[in-house]
Amino acid sequence: MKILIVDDEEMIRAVLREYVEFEGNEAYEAKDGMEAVMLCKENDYDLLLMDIMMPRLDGFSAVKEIKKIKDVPVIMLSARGEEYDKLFAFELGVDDYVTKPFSPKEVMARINAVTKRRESKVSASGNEILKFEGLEIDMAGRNVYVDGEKAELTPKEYELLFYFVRNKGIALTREKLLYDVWGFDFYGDDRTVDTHVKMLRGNLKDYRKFIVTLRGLGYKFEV
Amino acid sequence: MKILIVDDEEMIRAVLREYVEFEGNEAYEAKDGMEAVMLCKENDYDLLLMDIMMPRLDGFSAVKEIKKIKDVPVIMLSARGEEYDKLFAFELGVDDYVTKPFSPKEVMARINAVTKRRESKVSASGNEILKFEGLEIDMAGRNVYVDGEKAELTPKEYELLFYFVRNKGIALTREKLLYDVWGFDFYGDDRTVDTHVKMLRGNLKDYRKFIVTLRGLGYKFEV
DNA sequence: TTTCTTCGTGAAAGATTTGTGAAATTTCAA
DNA sequence: TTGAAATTTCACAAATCTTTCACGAAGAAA
Repeated sequence: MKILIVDDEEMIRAVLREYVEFEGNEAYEAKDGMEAVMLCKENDYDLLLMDIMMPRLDGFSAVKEIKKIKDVPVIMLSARGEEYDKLFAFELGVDDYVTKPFSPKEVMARINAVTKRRESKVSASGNEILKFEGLEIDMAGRNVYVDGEKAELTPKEYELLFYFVRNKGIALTREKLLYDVWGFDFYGDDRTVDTHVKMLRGNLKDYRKFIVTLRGLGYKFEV
Repeated sequence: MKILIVDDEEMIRAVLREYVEFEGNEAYEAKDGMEAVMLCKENDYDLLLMDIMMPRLDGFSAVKEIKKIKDVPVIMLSARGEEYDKLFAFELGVDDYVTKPFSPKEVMARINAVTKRRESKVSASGNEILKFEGLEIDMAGRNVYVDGEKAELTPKEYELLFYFVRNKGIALTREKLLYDVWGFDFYGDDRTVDTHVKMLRGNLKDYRKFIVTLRGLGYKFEV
């Protein structure tokens, strides 16, 4: 991940760079908004860490300029008490704020949150596409792609997968799956779930790994 | 919440103690950085209110020492006009600043903000994580981490651990454990519990200490 | 100290649970 | 009605977990 740090104080940049690089990202620096805009014209960054008060061109104006050319996630850095127009920022597409003085952990948490959120893609028809490595899921369009190739799932397999994804990271018992995916009026065997999981896994190829068996309990979807 | 107040002026400590206790927290005091470091080695606090200028060992150096051993939230207290290196503080992981003279409201607001921020840790998938030192438990996702590493538990071990945690601090007889974790229809040996506790302890590594044997009674989970 | 009880632990038998292929059944549209 | 596709059930092997048991250690009581 390429991250551009924009702040007029050299020490702040240095510290941020340290944390950014510690997490395995590439850090780039700009001294003010003007420099940031120019760098963004030339290069693609995955995230901007942008101070608000800076000489030459302030953070908001810089973001406004940059957003005209590219859509890039932004986290604003603001000094405590510094007044800013939240609504304006929202319209600009600012993803988050961090107030100085900030703790390293906090900044890194925000960065991770923003970049994760941005991993989402949009389909040709405008539906949101959830992406988990090479597994792309377009719930509204009822499409699933495995390494770019469309996976042909049966109705139950779609529903099961979508339910898993909606409940990502949560342990699901067979009973809960049957109740929520099959319906309250299903009176069949528990193990029906297993068979569908088996078939779904088969269709997900390498990404079968996301459906984790929880012995004695059921399954969960976990990235 | 246990809060350690570190300041060389007795009056300041007294005032802070009053605020802290008013909100239902436990207040502890240290006269200088040296004392704070020693106290932190012995005890666990949920928050430090740390003055910067103090005899023997200043606030920053104290925080630096303490952070080597434990990760604890810190709010620095600085006299107005007192110069300090914000960046150094940032790297130390200081959570916030309060400038003297402070208003009660302000201090309490900061304390609440910091503790709230620290309180609820969430997993990558957004589940709440309970943390007991280096033992992290994500019940919804059925994940347990020991010093950051995932512990692979068997079904009964998960259930037993989760039951212990839900009944933290409560003495549990083998009978109660069998009834609630194994089920009312279990008619086996009492000592089955012992074997599972043994295996669970083995998986919890250093944190086996949380599962305390109550001779003649049973077990309890205690931090 | 000696005796008695309780607890920790390793090992092994016994019991469950899951993955899977295949057969049986149901659904749905032509 | 027919037939293909989808769903469900079933059975078996493999993997994994649970329970019991026996012995020694640690504590409590005499």
